[in-house]
Amino acid sequence: MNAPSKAAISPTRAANFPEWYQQVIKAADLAENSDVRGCMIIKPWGWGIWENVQRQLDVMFKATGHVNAYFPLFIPLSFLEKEAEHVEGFAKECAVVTHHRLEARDGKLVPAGELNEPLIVRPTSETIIGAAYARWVQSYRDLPVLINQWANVVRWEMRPRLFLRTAEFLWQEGHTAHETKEEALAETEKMLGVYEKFAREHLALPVFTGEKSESERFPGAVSTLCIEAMVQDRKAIQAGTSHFLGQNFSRASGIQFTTREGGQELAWTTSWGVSTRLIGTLIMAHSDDDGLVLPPRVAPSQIVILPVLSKPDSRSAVLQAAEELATKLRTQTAFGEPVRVEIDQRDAGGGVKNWEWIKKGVPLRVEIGPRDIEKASVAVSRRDRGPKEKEFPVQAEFVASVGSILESIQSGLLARATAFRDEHTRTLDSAEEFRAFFTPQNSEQPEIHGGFALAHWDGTAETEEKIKSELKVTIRCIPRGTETEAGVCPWSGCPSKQRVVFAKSY
RNA sequence: CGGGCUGUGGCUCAGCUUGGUAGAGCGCUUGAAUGGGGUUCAAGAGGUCCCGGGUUCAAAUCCCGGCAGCCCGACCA
Repeated sequence: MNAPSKAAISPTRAANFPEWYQQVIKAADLAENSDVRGCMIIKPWGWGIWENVQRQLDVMFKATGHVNAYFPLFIPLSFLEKEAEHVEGFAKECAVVTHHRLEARDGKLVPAGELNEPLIVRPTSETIIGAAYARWVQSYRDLPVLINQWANVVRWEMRPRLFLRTAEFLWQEGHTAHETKEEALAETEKMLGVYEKFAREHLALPVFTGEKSESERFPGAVSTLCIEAMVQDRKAIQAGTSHFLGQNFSRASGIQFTTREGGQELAWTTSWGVSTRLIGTLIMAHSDDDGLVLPPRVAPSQIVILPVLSKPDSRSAVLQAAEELATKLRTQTAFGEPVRVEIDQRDAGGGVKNWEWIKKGVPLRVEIGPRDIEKASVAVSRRDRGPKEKEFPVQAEFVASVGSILESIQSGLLARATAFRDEHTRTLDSAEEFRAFFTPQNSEQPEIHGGFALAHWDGTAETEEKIKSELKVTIRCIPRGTETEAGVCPWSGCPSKQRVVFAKSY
């Protein structure tokens, strides 16, 4: 059957974006829902992406002077109470451990051995890390403390979605303590820069950076910086945050040090994190109606070799040629790392296997069969082009150029995502334009609409709330620095210091 | 925590209105064919019809009570 127009994923993005997202994950075999509501099983292909994210980010953290450590999963309930705003932000979604033993009763296991003080499963670790820092930091000579941890956290979400919002998720959380406010602020900026660079260069995601408004700020932070990406339904997604915590958590945890002058002062702290949500962002930003599209830099395998095993008599020669090709490709580098190659030797139909790899988003598919061996060529398909498009380079030339091909796919994805974002980012000056931009044409079955709006805002929570309740549009970030342009808030008529980024969000 | 819907082989679901031998597609196993592509044919395995109670000669089907899940709201650094 040739049905070139048939998409591998049903429904398509245009037909039903949320359902398309779920089907892409399923078709690419990234993850699935588990027996525990809200908790996901990350399958090998999905985990492979996370391993690359982890490894590559970890290098960047080390390069900026950070070291890794590990803090406990459980936090005494009383710790959470120490920072008032923090309590308000997290109490509603905490999992609580109240017992430490099970006893058999009437054939069922029931909790026994109640704890003196309940423990919460960490929703974030500021409080327990703060308590440790309070012991570790005595003098200005002990500062700065620059520690990161890779961990899981639990936030009991009411409406989970694979990778985007799950009850348990994986992340990294950096926690630093500094002698001065300026130094802590600089740290917050520096790590935001790391996230921006990682998103752009590794995930091929162009992001807006800026500061959160008060209503979107991390509970307990003085200020929250963020990176915001646009995905293909034109919604915004917060992909990473970096918080300046001032002395709030130092005060709560008692992180106090002797200054150079001999006085006592509270340390200035920061925290910053990205999570498995990055994978959800990646999926929604780059994938198409044939399934996942992976930036080569984070693809678990960058190349899959598909031996054409159609004729029994050529089978062993083809397999051997595939092995030799893989070995040659592995001597090549892309992005400064050895190229990652796997061979799919499964005894299944060639077409079936080919489509599986399209759906898994592997950047390059290389077929090698009897005819290729004769001609010393290979058949190469790129995931950023049509599923039927093939090129037939001479094998040696392909091997020599594979690094630059992968790099061009990577930069192509970034260019495409950037063009998409720019196309759907508007500068708006009136409430009418704003409403039109964010209101779907068909209210019965809302189509993909809107995007990012750069508009003036009077800086008040009231205006922000008004827009949110009317249009479900929120301020994603307040860009800093560069060409700020004063104007008038279209909602209140009050003066505005600068334009901010509005969007519907995940 | 409110409103709606659904629980039937591994998966997606039909059957329920009007009670009478447990079904389909996909997947799986085996065999054959096919072979630069999203396969075809044949045979086979696999089910406490969510749980408990009731009505009945007889319940997947009707009634009552649980439990679980999904969707829409509310909530969501």
